[in-house]
Order: sequence, then C-alpha cells, then structure tokens
Amino acid sequence: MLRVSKLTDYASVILTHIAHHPAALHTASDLTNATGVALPTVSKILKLLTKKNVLVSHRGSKGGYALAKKPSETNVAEIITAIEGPISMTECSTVSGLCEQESSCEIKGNWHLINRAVYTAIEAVSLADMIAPVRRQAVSFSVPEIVKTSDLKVEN
Amino acid sequence: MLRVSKLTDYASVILTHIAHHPAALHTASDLTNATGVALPTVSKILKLLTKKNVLVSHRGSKGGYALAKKPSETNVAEIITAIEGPISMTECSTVSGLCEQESSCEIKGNWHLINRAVYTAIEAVSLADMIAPVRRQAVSFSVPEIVKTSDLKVEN
DNA sequence: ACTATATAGTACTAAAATAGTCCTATATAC
DNA sequence: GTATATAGGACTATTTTAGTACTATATAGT
Repeated sequence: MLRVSKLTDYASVILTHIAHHPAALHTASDLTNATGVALPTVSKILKLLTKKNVLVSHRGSKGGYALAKKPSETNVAEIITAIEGPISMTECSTVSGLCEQESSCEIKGNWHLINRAVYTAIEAVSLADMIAPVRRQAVSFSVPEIVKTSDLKVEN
Repeated sequence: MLRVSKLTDYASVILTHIAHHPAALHTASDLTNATGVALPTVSKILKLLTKKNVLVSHRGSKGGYALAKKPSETNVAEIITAIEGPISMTECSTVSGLCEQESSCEIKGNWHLINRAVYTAIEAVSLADMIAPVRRQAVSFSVPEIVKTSDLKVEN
C-alpha cells in the first residue's frame, strides 16, 4: 500500500493548523487541543520537524513552535523526509549491501528512476497547496525517461 | 520512508526474470533457483500476481507460470497493487471512517490529489521499462493542479 | 536569583503490520 | 493411477511503527 505513516499524516494535520495561524507561536499542548492528536505524539512530531528545519522552536516560558519558512516554501517531500527519513521505494536504493541479490540485481537502476519520478511529484506540492481549496488543472514537469511519452495518459 | 514492501521488491525481481524468458513456463522452484528468494515466498508472490492477472498459471505436471500480457503492457502500479493492495498515501484516502479527525480534515482532498500524482508516475512505468538499460530524458505528463508550474524543477 | 513554563534528547514499551511457513485440496501430463 | 505443480487458507515469527516516560536545558517574568 505505498503509503505514508500515521505520524506523517498527523504531521500534515499539525502543519496545516499552524499554517492557518502563521503569526502565533504554538505550544505542543495548544496543538493537541486543536488537532486531537495525543500530546506525547504531537511533541515527538514537533521535535522531528524542528530538527529538519520545517519548524523553528522557542524554548522557555511563552515559547512554542512556528513555521521556519513560508507555506509556499515548504514541500511535502520535506515533511515526509523529516518524519520517516529518506524517501525510497526499495531498500537497496538508499543503502548498499542489505540485499543478497544486489550484485545480480539488474533492476536497481530503474527502481532508482521510479523513486525520482515519485519524489519529483511530491516535491512539487507545497504546504500552501495543502491548505488551498482543491482544484485541478494540467501542468507539466520532467521525469526520468523510463516514463515514456507513449505510456502517458492525461486524466484531467 | 515512502517505500514498497520486500515482497513487492521480490516480485519485481521474479517478474524481471520471467520477462527475460517469455517463451517458457516457469515453476515456483525454477524461480527460486533463478532468484534466490525462498520457495514459500516465491509461491506466495506468484499466487498474488496470478490472482490480479499479471501472470497466468498452468496447473499439473509441466505446469508453471507465464506473463499474462506483454512486458510493455504490465505497469509498476499493477504490480504494487497486486502485492500490497490499493495504493494510497493516507488511510482515509481509501477507506472512510477510520480517521477520528475525518470530518474536520481539510487536507484530505489534497492528499488524494498527491496520490494521483504518485500513481500517475508509477503507472507510466512498464515491466518492459524495468528490464531496459537505464537511460533518461525529459518528457511531460499531466498531474493535478496542486502541483504548480512555478514549483517545478527540471532535473535532467 | 528563583520559579514556572516550555522545548530537547533519549530510552523504552506496546501494538500493528509484514514476512515467511506449512498444510490440504485440486488440476494436468504421461 | 501417479507424479508434479498450482490454489487457497491458516498460522507464526519478525520487524516496524506508534506511543510513552523521563531527564536535561532554555527563557520570561517577578
């Protein structure tokens, strides 16, 4: 089921809330109240996002979290990477030596290109897009050549 | 880590092998020898792929498995779906009622569009592409409008 | 300086998903 | 009829993920 983890889903909910109130500093307990996600879990997510510069933190009394960048400058790939680590479709795409078949694995190179296609797709979606009303319209972008023009379908 | 499961990875190795020898019928034990993946696991994968019409099976003596379609007509999205079920980035994109925040979840719609973008990317990659040498070249295809032209980068 | 408040970091536990195995039934070739 | 091979389902073990707890550190306000 090619999917993101629950934590990443929660992260998107939390970030969406913060993006709607960009002027304020948000404490972990504020965000618990606003989103319904348990406090320790919110706390964990906020720490991960801060470490990867999606959020900035202010310690101490009157402290809290705020967006590090404008919503349009934070993309979904960053958010997923912050919570789940490097994005890749198969293990051997990120780390060598974990796969017994590695030396004879002829498809590794093409999996890597698929990864790039997927990454390109989610990198192009910003937090600002996430809080915008749903609309759609065709645009174009570049993907690796294994995605051939002849195979493509326009769905919109 | 936005990734496919190990079983899907094995499936790609198995299918690649079959695609290289399209004339023959391949038994589960032949494929174990060819790929190094354990027999019960190979067997499980072959059954899943057959059920979803990626492979066709012939029972009995001299039986085995073969591709149901030409390599160019089987895409990666089909393979992943056969092994892991419907592709979606968040739980609530496929099934309603599993998410407590569902009614107040304003981002559901946009996650759904991200799913489409990812699906479009992997649907465009065929099994024939997987066994081809790695090359690259820019092409274009259509994705939902949340992917804005201004955010796009050409990496090739 | 002291105290209340809030984040930082790390280690641990519990729950869920995934991977892998095994057994019985059924179909086919010779 | 028998050997060979897939079909289907149930089960177990492992790994990953989610969630919790605890201690340290920083800041605001008095």
